[in-house]
Amino acid sequence: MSSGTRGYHHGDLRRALLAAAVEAIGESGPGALSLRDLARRAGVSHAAPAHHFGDKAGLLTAVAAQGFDLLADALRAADGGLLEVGVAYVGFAVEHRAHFEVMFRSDLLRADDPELLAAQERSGAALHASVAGLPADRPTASDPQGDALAAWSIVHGFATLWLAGALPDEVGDDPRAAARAVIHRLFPRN
Amino acid sequence: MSSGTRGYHHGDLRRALLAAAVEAIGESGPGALSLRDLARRAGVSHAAPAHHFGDKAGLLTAVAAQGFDLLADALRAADGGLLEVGVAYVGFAVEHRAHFEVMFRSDLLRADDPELLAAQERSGAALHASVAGLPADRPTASDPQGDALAAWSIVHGFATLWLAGALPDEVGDDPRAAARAVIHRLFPRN
DNA sequence: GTGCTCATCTTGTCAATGGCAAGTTAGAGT
DNA sequence: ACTCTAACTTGCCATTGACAAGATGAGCAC
Repeated sequence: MSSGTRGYHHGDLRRALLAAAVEAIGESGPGALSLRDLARRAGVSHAAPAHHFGDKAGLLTAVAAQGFDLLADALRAADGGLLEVGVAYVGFAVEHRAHFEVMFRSDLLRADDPELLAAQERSGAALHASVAGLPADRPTASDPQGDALAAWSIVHGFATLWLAGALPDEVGDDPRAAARAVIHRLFPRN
Repeated sequence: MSSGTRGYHHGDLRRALLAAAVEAIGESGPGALSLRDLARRAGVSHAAPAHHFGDKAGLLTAVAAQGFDLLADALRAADGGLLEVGVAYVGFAVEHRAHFEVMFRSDLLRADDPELLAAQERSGAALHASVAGLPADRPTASDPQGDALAAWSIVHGFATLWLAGALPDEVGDDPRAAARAVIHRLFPRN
């Protein structure tokens, strides 16, 4: 079976279920996700997902790990300094909403999953690398970890509030532009 | 029935269910909340909660509204400038984790609920009042809305990451102190 | 090519849940 | 006393997550 879907063995069910999960989460959020609905979307029996992911937490953990990998890629691709990395963080959250909404829901995840931990470290490394690229004469140069924490907090908070629909209309409809203005307040000289 | 709990009419069931809901959310998160479990905790039948709150979204909306009221109180009580208001925001999130975890989960709430909207506005007003108290000679004085957005983003992000357990150990175990350091980076002169 | 083995997927089942419909109780007003 | 109505109960159904046991077929040794 090259890439078809017929037969007793699906051949690529794990990937198909992951894609279906991302789609379903995008429609109704992670809480409303149903393993049986995923099975229906993929055209398999209701117990097939459990074989590949164990249980619901296992599936969401796989989605989160994929999300952290995608985030690490997005942050690295935006290597134009901390400001642009921060903008990319917000852009990722908006464009990959389904992934992002799962990635920080520790109550739904298996926090000790090796793949998840590895992907989280890749993302963290991308963030810290951009902090290391800040000019050496900035006021807070003696505490790069503090810079990283502040930068992460402000972009994560902005992204979360944007996705929650909590921000007023005056912020506009361009999340990247609005995020750039906010981050610029934290690092005025970059 | 002055304040007892016996009898066919509970007398204070709505309040009891809200308290039970906050307790249950604190134990297992909002997603795992079960109306039937709440009914058991309160010693009533499984359909009693639906009478007072309609459905699960109605109950969580009531919890969120109560949370925004508590948050507005906490922000007003900390009237020592924007820095302390921000610290109070983080303190509220940590100390009232159950409420906070529901307040921004728009997928679980009835966003058009009048009580919820009123409570949200009370919180927003408290935040904006503290921005208005910033010194008039600061660099960004011409854009107080931008200041408010940046401040909200950074404290909300820090609180969310703290609750998610996403922050590294080096941040320490005192959320208020760590939050103060982070906020100070955004408003260095306050 | 025959038979073994095991990952993959299915069928069947159970307890728990959310939500709805219909019935019961008690308190408040007249 | 009578009625009205909010407060709560009982009963029910479809859906879900999880588990157990069975069926299938692809790869591999020989």
